[in-house]
Amino acid sequence: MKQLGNDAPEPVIAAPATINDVAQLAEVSRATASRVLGEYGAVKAETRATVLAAAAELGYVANVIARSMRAGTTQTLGLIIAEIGLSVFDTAMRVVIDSARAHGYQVLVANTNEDLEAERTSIRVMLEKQVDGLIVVPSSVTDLDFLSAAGLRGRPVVLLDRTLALPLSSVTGDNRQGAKDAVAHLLDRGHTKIGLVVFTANIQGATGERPAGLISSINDRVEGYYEAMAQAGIEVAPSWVHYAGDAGESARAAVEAILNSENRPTALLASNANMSLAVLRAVKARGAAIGQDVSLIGFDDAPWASIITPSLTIVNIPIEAMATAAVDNLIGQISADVRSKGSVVLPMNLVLRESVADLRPTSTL
Amino acid sequence: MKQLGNDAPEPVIAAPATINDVAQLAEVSRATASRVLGEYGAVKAETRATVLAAAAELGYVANVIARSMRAGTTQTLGLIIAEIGLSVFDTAMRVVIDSARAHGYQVLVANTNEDLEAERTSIRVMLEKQVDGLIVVPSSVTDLDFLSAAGLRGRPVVLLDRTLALPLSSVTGDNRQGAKDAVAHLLDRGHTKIGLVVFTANIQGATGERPAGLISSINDRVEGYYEAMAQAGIEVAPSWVHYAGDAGESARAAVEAILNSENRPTALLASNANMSLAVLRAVKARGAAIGQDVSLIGFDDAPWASIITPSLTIVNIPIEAMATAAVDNLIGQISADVRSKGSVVLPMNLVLRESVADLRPTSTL
DNA sequence: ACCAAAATTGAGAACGATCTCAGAAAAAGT
DNA sequence: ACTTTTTCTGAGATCGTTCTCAATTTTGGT
Repeated sequence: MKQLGNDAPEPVIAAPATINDVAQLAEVSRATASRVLGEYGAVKAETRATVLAAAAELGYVANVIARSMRAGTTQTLGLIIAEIGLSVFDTAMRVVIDSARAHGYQVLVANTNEDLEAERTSIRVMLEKQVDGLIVVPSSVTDLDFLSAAGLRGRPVVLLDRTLALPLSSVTGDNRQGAKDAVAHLLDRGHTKIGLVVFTANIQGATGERPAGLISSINDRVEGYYEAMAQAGIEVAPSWVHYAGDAGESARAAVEAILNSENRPTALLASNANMSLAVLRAVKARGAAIGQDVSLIGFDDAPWASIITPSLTIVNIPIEAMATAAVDNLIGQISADVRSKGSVVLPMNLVLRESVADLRPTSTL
Repeated sequence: MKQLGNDAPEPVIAAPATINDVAQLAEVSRATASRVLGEYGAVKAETRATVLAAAAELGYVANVIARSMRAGTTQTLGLIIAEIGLSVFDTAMRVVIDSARAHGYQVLVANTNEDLEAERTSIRVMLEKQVDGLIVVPSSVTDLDFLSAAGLRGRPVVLLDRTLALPLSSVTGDNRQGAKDAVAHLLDRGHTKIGLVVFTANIQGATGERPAGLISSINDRVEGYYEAMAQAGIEVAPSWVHYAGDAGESARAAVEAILNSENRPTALLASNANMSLAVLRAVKARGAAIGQDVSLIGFDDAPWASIITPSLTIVNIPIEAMATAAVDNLIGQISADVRSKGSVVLPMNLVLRESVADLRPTSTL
């Protein structure tokens, strides 16, 4: 298109133009070019035009890395997610990324798959990459060294969805209340034998007794369940509560175990979206029907929760608000330079749908 | 805990230690410290130990930004996703992030929400941030300037899921074949009146005639549908095909329009997971049943597709393999410095489940 | 004990921007 | 025309690394 005849084999990709190249072409000093390109200071209109033209001609793209080194800020946030693919975290990612962008930040994302070692190295790498702040969904409640003040080297952090025993900002949902509301609803509908299936990484499958080391969100849900049952004066049978270490076979086994127990619950509370899916799968596999043979309440309003039949009654996690708050808090810490460490706990609300059977004797209304 | 009595109000956070500080404390030159910390060159064991001790004492964390400036490489990949929250892309993100990490790269993620302007600026910012390469799910088929050779300034790029009319590497699924297989299956089951509901951003709702500017994946699916119908000798009624610009109201209206048309299709092909969800929602809303009143085949094996009742027959997008291939291709381009531009098209396979009714006359078997 | 070879170290220049400070040019005041 | 401002510009330091190159020390051979 440009030149016929001597068809050269694609022009060799020239080294990207630097501000020096622009300055040279515009016949001004580097400082002046920087003023124009960085839009600060005073530059004669004429000079500005020349520089801009030179930049355009060279296709100049600023090297933000170099700028960052001088400025000491990278306009980059680190986001450490425990499990990409889990509805609630996917939404969190979307909101964090979009919200950060609105504030002029980009987001470096890491996925730990609930693995502590992955989390450790991801945090280290992000610190090395000089992120201005970190949003972390911590995957473990132990080994907090790398999230301690020393480990963080003073960089602002906000924990999302899960808290730790550390003086760090955090934004979580009121998991305990959410679980209590769910149990209360089941009780209200006449259920008394209520099971609990918990999905939890890093923990060996345990039955009945509550294992130590649960991440805070799950731990609070479990506590809420027990608390609500206790308040209702119902003794929880050990066979009603099962823990699964993965969303596949282990989860299936846990659900099966509950459904096969002699004193079988009429309703189940699933600890997260993956566990809801596992229950759905197991129930479908044995040819039973949710809402009839067994009622179910899950956590997390995944996109499919409302369209399945029967639609799933869930405890909604206000993850969009949580993620937004996390970004706001983080950027507050960054810009105000104030350690505005605060813990925000947002309420969860029960969304009633069709997966809970009404066991009350027919009303005499 | 550390010191009772004079409880100082948290030690002031010292400026992070640089390699100079380490060198100074270890009483060696910056160069030697760098050799130890960077693990290259020859350093006396004794000196090494001293430096290491100094680094540990100061809690030294390398400034990778500075290293990047010198090295000209950031070990960072850019990932530009058209829509976080859509199952297929969430999986792509997970795989890209995990796979990049395995190769020693971090990933900067941007979400365009199918918006061209967002894509444009995201790419610019990532280029400025000196990513070593980009994986892009392009949101538009027009305005390719910023993905042209000039716009990219020679940085390697791999297009994922969708191609463009540009000489860039790409990894896609065989959408046309997938659509054809889906239609073929429906035909095989005795359906002849087959509808198509298309979810597509950036396009005004159009009926019947195929709008220009569809992204390649969707375009290929539409073409595959028409092609399969034509091969079967079936003329597609204009009222069978609808386009929706959003997953909410517009999608509902499109599905309604098809279901209310006089020559109502007995089966629907939904262009992506969001559209499947929209069909499910609309059908549920009108009290009809999938697999009975209307059959459905979707694209993308979202986590819920197999657990709903009836489970959804889908065209599986091999997104994990695609994302892996994209990362491999990109890193190949980066490290080999060879423009190994290649287009990979992976096959899609139909996963038969329960959402397609068998309309064939009872077999005489 | 002496010299060559090998091992170890440090000084200083990059990388690409920004920013301070002082000097030059232009504008304004007398 | 000659100061006095004001506006504009450039030289050079700086950010934290890495890396080249030369200088120095150590080792080894005789």
